[in-house]
Amino acid sequence: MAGKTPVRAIDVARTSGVSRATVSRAFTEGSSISEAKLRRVLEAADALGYRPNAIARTLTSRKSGIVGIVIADLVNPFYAKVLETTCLKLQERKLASLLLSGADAHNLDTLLPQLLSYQVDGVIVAAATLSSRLADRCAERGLPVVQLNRYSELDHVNVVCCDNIRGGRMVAEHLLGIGRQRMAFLAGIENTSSSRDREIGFRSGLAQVGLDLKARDVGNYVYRDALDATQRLLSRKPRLDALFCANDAMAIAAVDVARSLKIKVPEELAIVGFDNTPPASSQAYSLTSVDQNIDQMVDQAVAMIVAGSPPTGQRAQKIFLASRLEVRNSTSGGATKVVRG
Amino acid sequence: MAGKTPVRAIDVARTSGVSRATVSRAFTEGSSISEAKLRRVLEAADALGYRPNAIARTLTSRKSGIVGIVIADLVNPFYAKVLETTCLKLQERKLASLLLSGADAHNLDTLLPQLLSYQVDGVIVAAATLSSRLADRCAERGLPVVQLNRYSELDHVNVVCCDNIRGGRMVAEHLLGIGRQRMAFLAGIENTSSSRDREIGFRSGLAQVGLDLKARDVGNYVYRDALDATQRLLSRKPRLDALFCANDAMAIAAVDVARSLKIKVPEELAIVGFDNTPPASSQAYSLTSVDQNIDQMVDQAVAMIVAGSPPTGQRAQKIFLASRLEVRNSTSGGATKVVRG
DNA sequence: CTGAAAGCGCTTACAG
DNA sequence: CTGAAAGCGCTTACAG
Repeated sequence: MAGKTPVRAIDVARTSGVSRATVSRAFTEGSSISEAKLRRVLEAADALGYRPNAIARTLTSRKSGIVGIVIADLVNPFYAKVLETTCLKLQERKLASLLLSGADAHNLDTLLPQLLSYQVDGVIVAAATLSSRLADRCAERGLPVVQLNRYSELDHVNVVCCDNIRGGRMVAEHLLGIGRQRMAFLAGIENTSSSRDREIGFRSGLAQVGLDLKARDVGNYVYRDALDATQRLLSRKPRLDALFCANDAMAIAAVDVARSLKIKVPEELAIVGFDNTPPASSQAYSLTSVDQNIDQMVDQAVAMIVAGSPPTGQRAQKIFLASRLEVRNSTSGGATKVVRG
Repeated sequence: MAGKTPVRAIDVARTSGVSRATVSRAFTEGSSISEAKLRRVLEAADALGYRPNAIARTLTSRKSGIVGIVIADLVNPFYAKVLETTCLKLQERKLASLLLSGADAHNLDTLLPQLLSYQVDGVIVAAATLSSRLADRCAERGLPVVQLNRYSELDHVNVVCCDNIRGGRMVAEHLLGIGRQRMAFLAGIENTSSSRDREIGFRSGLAQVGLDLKARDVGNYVYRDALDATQRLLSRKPRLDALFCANDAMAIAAVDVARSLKIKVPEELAIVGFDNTPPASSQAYSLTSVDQNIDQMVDQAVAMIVAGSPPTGQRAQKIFLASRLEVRNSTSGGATKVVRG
């Protein structure tokens, strides 16, 4: 219960015989303070176990050092990795991560204001899509916002995104290269820019050689829905010979369905996923998949947050990163090779 | 850049013709305020777009509404799920989650104080182990701490843990039940209570029928190390007929190695994992695994945080939860069945 | 470089 | 139920 009265700046000031202002300076990077006093203050602080109260500091300095992270689905290993990387890179810069999970368009309206009430210095939104009203609210406050892995038209929303169109086209070219002709696309959640652009790129790749998609279905980015969708796709006659799924979870479902139908992968059906998550590299699936380079994505996002909100009237940055096709057994019988795009 | 001056309580007070104190009361659950004023304040607040500044509130009320979550490894789907569940359950109670990722014993000493400087109301530590010095620091402040999925002897650290000994014993009984005799254990990280207790339970289950472990090795809870360890274990003569791995990632490695050695699973080698993560239920692995009931674990942990630190001199709670064996094809050729323990 | 003073935006006894 | 006042622990112009 208790809770001893914590040590405050004034205590350190008294012990080291300086003013509170000087104690504050000792804990502020790059503020003017003499070597001697700095040392004295730090010693006293250490002896007393003093750490500046970040909350009080926030109130006066108007910088919380907290970045809000909004993430839709942590069960997807891609987003788990994104979160871990983001959190780590923020920690490196001594920034803290306030997490909002399970965010969909619906509840974000009530959840985000709570996040903002903690005076976050910026918001990184992965997977969920910010409404324009919410984005405006952030812009009004001069709060930098970056949308990760979802494109947004909104003027003051920064975007870091994989070039999904190019990624889709790369997949088409790879499948054409191994002689496939009758191809289908398994969409993620309709109306997400990621699924849409992957499809656009895929189709355009096929169009280059005069081919069209033979079929398409929707798996909502999740295993269960993809199971049903693949079942439908694979029962078509004549048989498909390649299937591009908008993420790995769905591609894994596709492999499972193919196996249960005794369709040989890759001989009779080539399967490609997206995100190159750990399950894709597992021996039992060995899935060809498009890799997004999470590290680079997050680096950009963090840099945008640190850079702050763009000056009024100026448009936020939209960055598209190249992806890489990791070729595995689900499209090629043999050894692993990599195609850069 | 800009950032309009945000609306403060005083603005709402003026607009609605009341004092700042009354505005504050309007936003404080269960404080005495008349219906009429409540309505008037809320209307004005809505019109002006006012939200109380949680940082300022923290400074005066000494409750931040923030819970610190320390997690070692988000790439492990078990912990990703733990984090998501925790965050969601905290949100339900209007509590925020401040995340510390990639925490090991080493860097926790520097990272946790940063977390504490944000005046968190409690700390949930998953997977990493708190040093006794750190735990004391929290106790001094009257800060409730709960250690998830790792046992801790420390007096003022709450614990929510799966009954790993019982879990290990359950696995032994299951394997004995399907006629296995030559069994090995693949440990996680040595010196973690989880790996140690799973092994103790497993051994004690075998001991009940006079059997002993034929071999053991260490996989550090990760796929790569488990690959090598399993390779060693499976090259032994006479052959093992069952392998219990302290988590799923290692069990999956074991399946991969067995397959590459053309050892039939489960006919020649039964394999059991722990945590019942999504990959375990995938068709290609169909792994028998011990399920920990994350929901229940997190419920308990959150309840402990909300209850606050135990009165001085009193020992914190240590809760052990029952687990459940999910039987799949890696130990039984046929259909899925469940054993409660 | 250093200190005294004001102030960040709220809540909380204290009176009434 | 309501308001005036003090104060939470810090930082930041302002002088010196």
